Amino acid sequence: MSIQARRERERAERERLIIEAARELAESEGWEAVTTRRLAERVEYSQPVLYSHFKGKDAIMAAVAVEGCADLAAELRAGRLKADGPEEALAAIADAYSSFAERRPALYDAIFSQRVDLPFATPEAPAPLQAAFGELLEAVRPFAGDDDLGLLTETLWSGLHGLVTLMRDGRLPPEGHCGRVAILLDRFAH
Amino acid sequence: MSIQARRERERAERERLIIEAARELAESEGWEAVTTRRLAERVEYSQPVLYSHFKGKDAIMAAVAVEGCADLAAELRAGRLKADGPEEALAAIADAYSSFAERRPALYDAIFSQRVDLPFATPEAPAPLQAAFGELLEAVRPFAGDDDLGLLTETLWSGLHGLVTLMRDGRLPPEGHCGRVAILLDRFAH
DNA sequence: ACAGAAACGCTAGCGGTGCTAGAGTCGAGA
DNA sequence: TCTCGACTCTAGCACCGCTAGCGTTTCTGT
Repeated sequence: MSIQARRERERAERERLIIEAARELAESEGWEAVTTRRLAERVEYSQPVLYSHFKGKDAIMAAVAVEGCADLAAELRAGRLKADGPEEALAAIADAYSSFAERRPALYDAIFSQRVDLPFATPEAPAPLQAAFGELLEAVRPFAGDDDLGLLTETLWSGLHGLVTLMRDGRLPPEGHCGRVAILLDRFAH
Repeated sequence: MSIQARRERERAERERLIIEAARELAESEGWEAVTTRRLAERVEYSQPVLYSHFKGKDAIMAAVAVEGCADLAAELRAGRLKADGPEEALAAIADAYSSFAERRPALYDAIFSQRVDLPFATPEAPAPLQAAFGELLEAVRPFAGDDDLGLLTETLWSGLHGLVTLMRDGRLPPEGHCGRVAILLDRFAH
C-alpha cells in the first residue's frame, strides 16, 4: 500500500510541477510561448506525460487559472479588509483588481479571457473562482439598495473587466485608466 | 494606362474577395477555422497570393474588423436615431451593441477581442472605429454632467464590452443579461 | 515582329503546433 | 527467476503561418 501511496504522491508532485512550469512560462513569455514541447522540456519529461495528467493544453491552462484565481481572491480580500468604510473598500477592491490584471496579465487572461472550459457561475465552479467573486460581492453589498446584489456585482465586475482588457489590448489609452475607474466607482457607490 | 487600371481594379476585387471569404468563414465556423490554406482554397488562389495583399493573417483579420465595425456603427446609429429622448437613445445603443455582439460574435471578436494591431484611440484609427465610438459618445453626451465625456463614454463602453464578452465565454449566465444591462444604464443615466 | 524584362502566381518546403500510436523499459509480485 | 503490467519514450500524424524560388505570362523597347 505504501508503494502505491508513494507513486500517487510523486504523481501529484509532478502535476504541481507541470502547473507551476506552465504558469512561470506564461507569466514570463506569454501564453503563446507555452507549447507542450517547451513545457515538457521544462519539467524534464516527454510530451505524452503531460497528457497523462491533463486532457490537453486547455486543461493545463484551466488548472493555472484556478490557482491564479486563488491569488486574485487573496489580493482582493487583503485590499477589502485593509480599507475602512464601504466606499474605501470598494475602491480598494477595484484597485486590487486592476492592479492584478496589470501585474499578472497572463494569469488574468487564463482566468477571464482565454477560451477555456471552466464552470463559472454555477455551484460546480472551483472554489477560488467563487472566493474571488465573493470578495466582489461583499464589497458591493453596502451599495446594493433595491438592486439584486448578484446582478449588481456581475455588472461592476464586467465594468472592471472591460476596462482592464480594453486597455491592455491597446483599445483604451492607459493614461485615462484612473479616471475611468473613478467614474465607474462613482456610478456604483453613490 | 487603361491596362494598368484594369489590373488594379482586378487586384482590388480580389482583395475584397479575400476579406469577404475570411468574414464568411469566421462567421460560420469561427476564427480558429480561418486558416490561410482554407482561405486560399475558398478564393481559388494559392496561399502566397494572400500575402501579396496582406502582411499576414492578422492583417486580414484587421481588415475584416474594420469592415465589421462599419456595420456596427450603422446599427448603433440606427438604434440611436430611432429612439426619442436621451434615455431611450442610450438604451437603444446598449441594446444594439449587445445584439451585435450576440448575433455576430466572430465580427465582434475581430474588432474588440482578438489581439490585432489596429490603432484605436488615436487620430489614425480607421474611420469606422471612430464612427462607432462617436455613436456611443453622442448617446452618452446628455448624461455627462461634470464628468469628462470621453472618459465617461469609454467607461460605459467598457461596461458593455465586459458584459457581452464575459457572457459569451460562459463566465456570466445569459439569463441575467437584460438585468445587468438595465443596472448599467441606470447607473449611467441617472 | 520580336527579344528582353518584369510582374505574377504557382509548387514545394521550412519550422513550428497539439496530440497520439506503438515500442521499449523497468519494477513488483508469483 | 520469470512474467506481467504499469509507465515513459521515440517517432510520427495532420495541421499551422509563412516564404523561397521557379515557370509562365504579359508588357515594353527596338
